[in-house]
Amino acid sequence: MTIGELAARAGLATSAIRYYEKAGLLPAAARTNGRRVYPAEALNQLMVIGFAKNTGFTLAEIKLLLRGFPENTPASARWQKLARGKIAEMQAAIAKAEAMKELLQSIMGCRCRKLDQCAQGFARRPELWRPASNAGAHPERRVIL
Amino acid sequence: MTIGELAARAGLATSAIRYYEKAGLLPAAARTNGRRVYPAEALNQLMVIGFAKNTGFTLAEIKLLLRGFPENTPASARWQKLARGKIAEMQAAIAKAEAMKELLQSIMGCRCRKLDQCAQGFARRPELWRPASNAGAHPERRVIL
DNA sequence: CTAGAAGTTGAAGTTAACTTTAAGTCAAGC
DNA sequence: GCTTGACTTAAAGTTAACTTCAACTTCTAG
Repeated sequence: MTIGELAARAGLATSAIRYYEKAGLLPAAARTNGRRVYPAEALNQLMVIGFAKNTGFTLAEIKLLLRGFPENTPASARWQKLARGKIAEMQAAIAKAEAMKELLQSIMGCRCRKLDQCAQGFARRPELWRPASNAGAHPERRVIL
Repeated sequence: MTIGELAARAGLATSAIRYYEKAGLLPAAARTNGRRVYPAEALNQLMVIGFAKNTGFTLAEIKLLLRGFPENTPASARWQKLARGKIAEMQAAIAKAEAMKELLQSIMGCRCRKLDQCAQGFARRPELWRPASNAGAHPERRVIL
């Protein structure tokens, strides 16, 4: 299979596959005259990667799933070790999103004429406007949706 | 108020305040000998920005909230216009996170020995592993948590 | 045989929201 | 008078997950 065929079957761009290889998620493909040639097995690996991505794993975490255990570690054990924390992350994300939604619904009932007046209302509740504990650096990396 | 005092009161870094000014979220502060001097009003603006950030607005959206309406548009109307869509985004994020959590729980029950076997199971369900519609470019921007 | 499609590599670009750094100005305390 | 701390600007760095570009090489179809 060429990289183009593999990409089409996986629903990815060829550049993504090359990127995964360089990132160590995929084993370096065999080359024929310099071009990558893939065995059918490669699609399986991309399906696992795709599933993990869809369930919120970062590429770094997926690399752990794939190569962060002793060679003979069963797949079930790998998933259990990693999915556990990810489920907790999801619950936290759900709770946070619900809290944000409630705040949004409450601000929808605002009757202020100037935003300055809203601020007056916020003044006594720093938790409403202070950076939510995490803020500080580059954009928060937890991505959903 | 100096930029340092304002930053302390708002719980921000001074660099963030300068960044907001350059981004047009804050009006350019008056200068005395080149240094920024802020009126008390400035803290109110930072509280509004902080609240909006905490409810999931990007800086671009906050700029809309602040300067994307005719000068005399009441705050209440601004919030209603913008919070409506954001609430929908939150609901979508919640639904997505819940779906991901369920997938994670199901994979926790996996009994496969090799990840390759998991892939076999995925094979007939492309929706499990195909990039979730959105995938393609740079990291998805919707940030929660 | 030759054009055009597809592949190769390495480097640079993309986004968001800031931070960090460099190089210099200004102010306050001792 | 001098050190120290706060401030200024512009430019570059950060992160993730790729994409895009440049400059070539190699298949494939006609």
